Amino acid sequence: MFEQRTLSRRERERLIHRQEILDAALELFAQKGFYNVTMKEIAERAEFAVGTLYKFFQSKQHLYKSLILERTIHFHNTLINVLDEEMDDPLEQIEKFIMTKMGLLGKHIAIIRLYFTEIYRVNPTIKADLEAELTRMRREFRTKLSALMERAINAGLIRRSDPMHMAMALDGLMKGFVFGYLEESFGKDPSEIDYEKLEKLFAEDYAKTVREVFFKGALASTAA
Amino acid sequence: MFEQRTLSRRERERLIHRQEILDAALELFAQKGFYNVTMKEIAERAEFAVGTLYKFFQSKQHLYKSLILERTIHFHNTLINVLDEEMDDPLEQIEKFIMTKMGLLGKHIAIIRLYFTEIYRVNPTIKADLEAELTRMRREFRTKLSALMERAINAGLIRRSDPMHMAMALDGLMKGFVFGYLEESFGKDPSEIDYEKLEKLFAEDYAKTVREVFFKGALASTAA
Amino acid sequence: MFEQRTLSRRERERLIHRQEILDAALELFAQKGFYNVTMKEIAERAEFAVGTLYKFFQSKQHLYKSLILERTIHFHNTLINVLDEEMDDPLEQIEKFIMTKMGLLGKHIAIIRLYFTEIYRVNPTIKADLEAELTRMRREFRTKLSALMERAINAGLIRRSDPMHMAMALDGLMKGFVFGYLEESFGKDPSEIDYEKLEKLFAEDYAKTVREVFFKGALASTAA
Amino acid sequence: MFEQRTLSRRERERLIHRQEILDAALELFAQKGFYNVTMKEIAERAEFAVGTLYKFFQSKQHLYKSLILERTIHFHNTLINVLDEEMDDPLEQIEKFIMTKMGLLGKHIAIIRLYFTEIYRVNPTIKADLEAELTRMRREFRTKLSALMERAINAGLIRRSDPMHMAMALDGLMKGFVFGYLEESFGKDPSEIDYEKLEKLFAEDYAKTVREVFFKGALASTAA
DNA sequence: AATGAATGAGGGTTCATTCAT
DNA sequence: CATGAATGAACCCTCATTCAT
Repeated sequence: MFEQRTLSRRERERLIHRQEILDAALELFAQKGFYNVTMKEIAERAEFAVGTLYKFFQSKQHLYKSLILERTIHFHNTLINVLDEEMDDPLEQIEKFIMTKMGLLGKHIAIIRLYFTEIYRVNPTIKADLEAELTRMRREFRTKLSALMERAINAGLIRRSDPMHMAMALDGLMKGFVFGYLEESFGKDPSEIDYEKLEKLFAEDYAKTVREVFFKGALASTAA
Repeated sequence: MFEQRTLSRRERERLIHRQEILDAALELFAQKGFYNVTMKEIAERAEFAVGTLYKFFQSKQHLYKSLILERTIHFHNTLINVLDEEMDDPLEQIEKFIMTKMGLLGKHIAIIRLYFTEIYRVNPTIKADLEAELTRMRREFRTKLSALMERAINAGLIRRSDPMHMAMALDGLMKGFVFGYLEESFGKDPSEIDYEKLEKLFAEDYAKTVREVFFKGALASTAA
Repeated sequence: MFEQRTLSRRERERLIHRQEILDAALELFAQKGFYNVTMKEIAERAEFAVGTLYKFFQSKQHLYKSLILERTIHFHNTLINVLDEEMDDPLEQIEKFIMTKMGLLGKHIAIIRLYFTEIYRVNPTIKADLEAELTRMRREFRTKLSALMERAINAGLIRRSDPMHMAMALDGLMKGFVFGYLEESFGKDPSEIDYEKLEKLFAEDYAKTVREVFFKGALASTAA
Repeated sequence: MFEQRTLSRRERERLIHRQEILDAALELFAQKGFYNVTMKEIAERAEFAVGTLYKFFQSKQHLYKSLILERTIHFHNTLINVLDEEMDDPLEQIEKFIMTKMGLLGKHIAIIRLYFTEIYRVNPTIKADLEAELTRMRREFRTKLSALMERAINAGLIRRSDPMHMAMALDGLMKGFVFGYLEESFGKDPSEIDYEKLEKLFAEDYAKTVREVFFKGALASTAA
């Protein structure tokens, strides 16, 4: 009966190995980009032979797809959980959303950079698959963030405005910090990046600015 | 200015051919990414032979570097011109800056996407070269936008705050719309994109939201 | 003969398993050729794991060698038995030989095709082994068929001629039908071949033509 | 006007190079089989770089297809020319056909062996293409040889019989000698084969036996 | 004996770059 | 300058074989 829940040793090991490969791939892809990483390199970092990679993933592109998808889903679910919470105060929920997302962004810069380095001319089936899934997630996200804005507007907490535009503005503001950071980091040696500091930067400094600008705007008069 | 006259026909033609190659390369790179475009393809679209490309650019990477750099410089100069103008009203200048940048973003999505699809493991010399130049421009830009913010703060037009943070917030807000758009466009066939509509979208709708949110913020109370 | 009794259950099972592997291999090799069949495929069809195949055969090439050899020996022995029979009428014996061989050919097209799709660059030892054995059999076969022809010639039943040439002609005539058939079947999906019909075709129609042409020739005058 | 007939130097060189590649490939394939020859080997023997091979042929399989097809067409056309001649004496024409085919067989053993070493699991489009062409040729050949037999039968020169069976018997008899030879040659080192002697063997000895057996049959009585 | 995950050498193919014309 | 055929290093992927369980 409960064997269904309990994976066999074999199966458990397989999953661990799969994760090890994905972890190695993420590090390398994020550092050097999809086309500058060889399967051999991934294998070496994951401490397997090339052939083993192909036991887990049909091709380099499938590996990439799995990587993007699995990490994105985690990211997505965390945010959707916040948006799905039933909180009485929409502003508080928006704040929580900001804090959560900024925390994630600072922690997962690697996968975000990867996410924006699409592989065109990818096997069409893979691309379609990946896109379908991502589109579904983006739509859900947009809808729910927009709904939260609408709740805030209807509660008179946020200015009358198109809730979707507000959602885009808030999300764009946060994304903007990520790309500002990525731009800055182009020149840096990836091994020199202080990930702890980075996380803190996003979770504290950047998050604070996002909240202030988003809520209060920049004008002095509005602060009055 | 007047150097144009001193160019011989030969030299003028050379420059035109160079531009044709860069234009062809930009279209292809933006559509398919650096690694999915071959020198042969670029040559064909530019209506030259492969060998000819190498008369103008040492390597594919040098071509890419020139492309990024020249387009970025144009982009950069346009914005710097706005920031360098001596206007009496800082808010008006910020507004002009927003309108100008949003106009540029909508018009040059291709090169922006390319700019963020870096080529790592690029020949180190090239990378260093490119980075040095880009860093110089970014620094200049940040400094000048920050200075504008400071002028606005000192004039009591914008809330007391770190001018650099304000600069990052404004710029991030605009960048955020670009990446929101890019994310949306992943699934689309590049040939189906309506560039006129896109330009208008950025110059009008998105620009409006940027201005509203940046200046007034989202809170209902602040609008009072 | 009686060794069969002395085999332990273990040993008997081993032999059965070995046969199952060889059967699976023959089907696959005949269908797709040596280089298009993987050990994994053979293992799956034989319902064993890959590792098990290596308990029975040192390598893929050894497996192939065993397959060719064992099947060829069966084929060979059947024909030799006919040639070794002590029959009074050489013509009758030739007829029996034709019928037997045509029956075998129609029944074992698969192994024949395989036999002609040699693996060159095979491990030299294997090749030498296989060749030595095959050469021995071919020599025995040729000698005995030739002897039969000689008996027929000496009995005045067959035209004075080189017995070896007559042997080659008869055997060639039969082989010719096989390759005529193989040529025809290239375009066909192997799963669509009607093996029963094929067997009948060889045993009846083709065999009849072989007998007529071999014995009587084509000329009208000779039939008179 | 006549430029159409006159190939440019470039084009002429291209054709020569193409032929050199096909020649190198034939030698190697015939010696070692499709799967035991690497593109690198072919390139080396043809004195080109691997990349160059791909300028002429899309893939190894396309190269193989071109090889088979072009050589087969030559072979085919030579025979069809004989069958299409308008000769008064059908028997004379059959004799000429035998001599021509035996001459070709002895001269082109390599391509024949290759022709029977099909590549299954070949790209389906290639296979279909190749098969369609081969089937068309086989059909034409069979029809024309059969028609010749019919003419001979109607002229009372050959026994009343199914012309198609007679055609198959004659062709099979000749093919049989080829496979008899191939079987014999398995064990030999390909470099040791005396091609001149081989050609003579087919054109003289074997051809003589074919004619005798096919026309007169083996029976002593028929020779009377 | 049986299993099947792991190995890694080897082959097909691509494409940036060169160079003779 | 312009051309494009030729080059060959490098990469993705396959699959025969091994070995710990």
